[in-house]
Amino acid sequence: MQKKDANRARRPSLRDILARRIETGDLQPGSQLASERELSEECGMTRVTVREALQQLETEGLVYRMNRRGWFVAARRLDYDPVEDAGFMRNVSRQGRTPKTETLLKEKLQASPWLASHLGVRVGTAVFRLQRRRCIDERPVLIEDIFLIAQRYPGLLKADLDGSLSEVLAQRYGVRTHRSRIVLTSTALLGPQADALWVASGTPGLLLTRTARDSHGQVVEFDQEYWRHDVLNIALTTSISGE
Amino acid sequence: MQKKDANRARRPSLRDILARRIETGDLQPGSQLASERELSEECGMTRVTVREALQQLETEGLVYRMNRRGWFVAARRLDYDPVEDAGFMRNVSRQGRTPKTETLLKEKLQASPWLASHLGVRVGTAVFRLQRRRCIDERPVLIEDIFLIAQRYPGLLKADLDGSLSEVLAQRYGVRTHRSRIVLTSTALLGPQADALWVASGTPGLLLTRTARDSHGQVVEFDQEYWRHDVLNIALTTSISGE
DNA sequence: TGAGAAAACTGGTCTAGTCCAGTTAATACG
DNA sequence: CGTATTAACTGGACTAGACCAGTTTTCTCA
Repeated sequence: MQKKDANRARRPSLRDILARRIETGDLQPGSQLASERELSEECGMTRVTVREALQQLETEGLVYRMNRRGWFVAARRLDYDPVEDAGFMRNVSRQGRTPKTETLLKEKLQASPWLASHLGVRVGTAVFRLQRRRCIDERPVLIEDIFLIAQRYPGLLKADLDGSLSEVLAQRYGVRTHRSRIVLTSTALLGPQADALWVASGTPGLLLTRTARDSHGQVVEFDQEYWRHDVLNIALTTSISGE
Repeated sequence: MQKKDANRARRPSLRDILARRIETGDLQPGSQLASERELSEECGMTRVTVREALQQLETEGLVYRMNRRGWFVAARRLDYDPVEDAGFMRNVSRQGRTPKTETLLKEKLQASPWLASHLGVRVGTAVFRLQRRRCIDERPVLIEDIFLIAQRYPGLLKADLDGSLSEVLAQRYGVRTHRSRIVLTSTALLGPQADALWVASGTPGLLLTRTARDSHGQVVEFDQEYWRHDVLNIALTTSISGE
């Protein structure tokens, strides 16, 4: 460990070393980094110091962790336009990536006060809940938690729910989204959502909440999407007409 | 430190204790938490453990740090609609908060290849750069880095630039935004932006990049907004017409 | 009473471990 | 050869410091 010299030259931090290796392509997207213990030895630093560097790179979105499995170089971010909302499978595919969907849960429950207020129904109303995990290139990146008013969609839980839900709603029930309210929050992934994404509780995430309404103003669905934060850019085109 | 009992009951984590106190209003938004050393003593934990709990709360957006000044309870998140784009001052005020703007920098420079490509001009073209810090309730929350083609706005740097830039552009130069491309990225605040926000490099942030064009498709301005990530929800209303 | 210096305070960064808990790979056995 | 068990590996979480660097408060002195 060299002392600071008169020119304030410093040994590059581990953050900088790894960032450089990612930038130059020495470390490829999706590849696993050496383990914390290996980096610790190679760099002559303690594991705590290595972890701090990795966690900073995680916050920056350059690397991601998988709980007890290792650290990985993040891939190029996907563009996601919540206004256009092309659907996960299509959006991922057309950006040259491989999407996959698994339905984790489908159940019928009774609306809590919180859920009732989001769906515009009475507390206790029957509600379907779907939970899906979305993967890009085999990496779990998104948990969707979808709530639908059961009365509107009889037999829904028997349908194939791995594909496009909006298509099922349109074709089986003639229900189409006309207007949506979307709220995006930068937060941490916790509890069941973190577990379902194979990450430690507290990993950085993005929560996207959507309330979709039909042309009569009735709620079509209420969704919460829990994204790993390094995976995407939210990309919008806005147009101001006459205002 | 009690052992786990047969029912897996656990002493609540510091994260949970602090989150509960925030939730119940025991810790008020904007108030400073006890120092790391105090919490360490009170809870009988090391500072490393306290820091981890605080950093998780930071990722969740419940608390925020100021470099070498302490940890604070985050206020309720602001709703920010990048489509509507009401302007910082107005948007903050109408949500019952106190905005402030400081111009940090105004200069004329020559477009680098990167900047040239974002402004749709040749490398080396004269460009104005403005940098402003925005505060909510005296807390620095946003650094705006704004680039404008100098030739379009003669004398701009002499104008009052603490107020609404779009108004200055409209009234002095007859330039109005017609369409914008917006890209939002969850990342870390680094270097000069972190410093200008009084936070340590690596603090969680949101980068919002905007390319605004007039009705002829010419670039009106190119901005980068560096936000503290706990401050806002991005809130949008979308409308699907006929598609 | 105001300015400058010193002290106390705050977070930032690092060392050196230990133990826990889930995952993956290797080994043993039927 | 497949299944179950064991070992190795991985990150997660914690202890106990030390030292650095910027901020704020207190003290001193003119």
